[in-house]
Amino acid sequence: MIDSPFEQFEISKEMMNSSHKKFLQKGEKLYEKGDIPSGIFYLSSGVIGLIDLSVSGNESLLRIFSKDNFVGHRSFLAHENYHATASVLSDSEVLFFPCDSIEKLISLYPDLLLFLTKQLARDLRRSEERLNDFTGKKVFLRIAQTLLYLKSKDGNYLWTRKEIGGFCGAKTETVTRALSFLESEKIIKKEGRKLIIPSIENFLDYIRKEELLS
Amino acid sequence: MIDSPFEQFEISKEMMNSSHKKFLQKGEKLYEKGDIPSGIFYLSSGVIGLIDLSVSGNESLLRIFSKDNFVGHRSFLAHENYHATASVLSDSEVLFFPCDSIEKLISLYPDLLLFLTKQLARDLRRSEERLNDFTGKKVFLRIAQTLLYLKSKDGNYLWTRKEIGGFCGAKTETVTRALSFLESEKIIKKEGRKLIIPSIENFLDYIRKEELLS
DNA sequence: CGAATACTTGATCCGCATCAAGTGCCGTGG
DNA sequence: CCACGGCACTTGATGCGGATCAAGTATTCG
Repeated sequence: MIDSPFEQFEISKEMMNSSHKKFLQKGEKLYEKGDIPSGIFYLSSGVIGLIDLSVSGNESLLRIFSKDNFVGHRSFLAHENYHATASVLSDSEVLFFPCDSIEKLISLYPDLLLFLTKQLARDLRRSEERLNDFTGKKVFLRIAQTLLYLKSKDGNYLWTRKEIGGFCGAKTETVTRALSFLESEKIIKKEGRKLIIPSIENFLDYIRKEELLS
Repeated sequence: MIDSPFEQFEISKEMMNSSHKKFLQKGEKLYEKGDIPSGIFYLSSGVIGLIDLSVSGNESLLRIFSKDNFVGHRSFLAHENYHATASVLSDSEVLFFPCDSIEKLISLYPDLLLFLTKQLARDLRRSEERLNDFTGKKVFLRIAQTLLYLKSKDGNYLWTRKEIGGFCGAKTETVTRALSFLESEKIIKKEGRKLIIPSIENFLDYIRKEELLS
């Protein structure tokens, strides 16, 4: 038991009824750091980034949400205010579940809480793996891995150098250099602003090889 | 609702009955990276560190567990193998709850799952805040903050330079330098191997001041 | 078309790691 | 009891990875 059958949680018709739909445009904020949660969101389409600024004005991309991800559940379940800002990266369609309906849904569908808990548990692992990478891996490797990860979250979205860097702790110039290098090694291709990975296998082989000699 | 009344989960007599006690000595491992969870642990006394090594042999201290913390719940709830090693930092007394009893307990006491979820949610915030600090804050500031945090987890344990550094991405030499500097500024005192913060207020003021001019 | 934003490339700088050579400090066994 | 081996810590000298600065070009959008 304690095994939610879903990797992606199915939003049933009944659940839909206790939510309402919102459309958000690139650049808008779903919520801002410090705000008090009034419910949780479910992203039907689009890309949303969880962003925080450091004292020195550095912009970190903490987490990425794409199609069929819940958003804002961490703060809700922690009973905390938002610790970062959810910024819309590409036009999005979002379902909003106010606190009382999400509470009702959780008691109605026990698997929902298990699902959200599992998400948190996995996000915690990913975050801690990144923490480990920040001190143990060079930027170039982190950038390559990040590119792969972001592509897996949304393969069509045009990830910018700034976003890639924000996710793995690199400046845009550094990302540019890394990507140009990867292109010169024939590991990726650039078509206009689109980044293409011709062969994931080659890409992974390259990363593994680089990891050994670091 | 969805507000667990406990900050620390009370292990009742009945719960105790479905666990068994283990004693572990400094240096032993509660579990190792890659192992399959067979239950979760509850730390009655002692200090345990969640540790991971990078490819380059770098040792990161991902999370710290002290008295009355659950340990190993993340992997259990994520249905994943352990992503890092739980290493005993000081002699510990641990309660072990095998999978089947923890599952029984969760269905018996619904607040238990809510409590664990809340822990995960808060640990995720802390991890993401650290991620942000790694790129946005200088080592000296990270070291000072880490000292404060580790002291809050266990004020008596003699935290080593290596542990402080492992938590915030610094080498032991750098930690030594930072601590010596803080001592010269009268923000901390050293008595043998023990680090003393004479006034938390002064310490916080100092950190805030430093943050502004970074 | 012009303005704003994304990207590129080279030159320089500096924070922290790395290397090196110590000094305590503690536990263990003869 | 002291000798010793080992680990934690200290301090200085040096090096390098990636940030920063600067000066562009390309691309998108109103």
